[in-house]
Amino acid sequence: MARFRWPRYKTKGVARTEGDKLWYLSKINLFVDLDKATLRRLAKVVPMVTVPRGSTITSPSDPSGVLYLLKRGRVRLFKITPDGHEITMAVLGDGNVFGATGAVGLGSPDMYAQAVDSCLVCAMREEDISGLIQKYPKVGLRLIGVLSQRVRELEGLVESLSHESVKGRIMRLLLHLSSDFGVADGEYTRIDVPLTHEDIASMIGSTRETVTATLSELNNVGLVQTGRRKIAIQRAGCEAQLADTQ
DNA sequence: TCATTAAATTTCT
DNA sequence: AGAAATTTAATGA
Repeated sequence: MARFRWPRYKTKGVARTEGDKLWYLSKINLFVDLDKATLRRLAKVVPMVTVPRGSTITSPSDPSGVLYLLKRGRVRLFKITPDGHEITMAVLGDGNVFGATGAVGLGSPDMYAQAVDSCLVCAMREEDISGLIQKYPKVGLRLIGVLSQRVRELEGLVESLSHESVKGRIMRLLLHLSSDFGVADGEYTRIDVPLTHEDIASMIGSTRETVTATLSELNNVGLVQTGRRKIAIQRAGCEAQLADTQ
């Protein structure tokens, strides 16, 4: 898939006007406490681009120290193991942040970030963020909020991976994804992220075939509905199932 | 229970 | 048609 280069896009994909950019910046959760004038100043120095679906936003070869702010879209964070296997660490949605492995930010330098769909992304240098935090402590608190959430998710994942069956891990993953990206649809919640069985396997430490088999098993008992790159989950049912098979 | 291997089949572009 | 995604089946740890 085409490699996306930051921040070389000049003409294509940039926010159309400064006004647009201002509006988008104000919608970034991190910045909701900032006043208009500060936002305007930020808009001048913060590049913002639309990233085409499937392209890589950062890879380990990129210089670290850049914090990316995801305004709109889905981003998948993953690592590649020595034997060439991808491990998906997280799928992020609107308002989340990634990159930067120093004082702020979460994750390690050997991480890849790939746009799952067309994304709108801002990039800020780490030193700019820390400057901003010193001046506006509320920005720091927002950032802590975002990062804390991520830590909680990862803790849950570790726990799940270490003692649950594949079926349990899949249900837990789907519950988690549906609370982030779910769209209510009758008694089911559609997960609004195009995921292959391979993707799911890489998130729960299993294999494509096992995921296929488990999903169709869950499909048969009505706990999920599956289609090509489409999954809907019956949340209540899965929660109940996870609760009593402990 | 689940990874692995192999192969067939379906669905997308 | 060709590629990608999904499914099925057999085997062994």
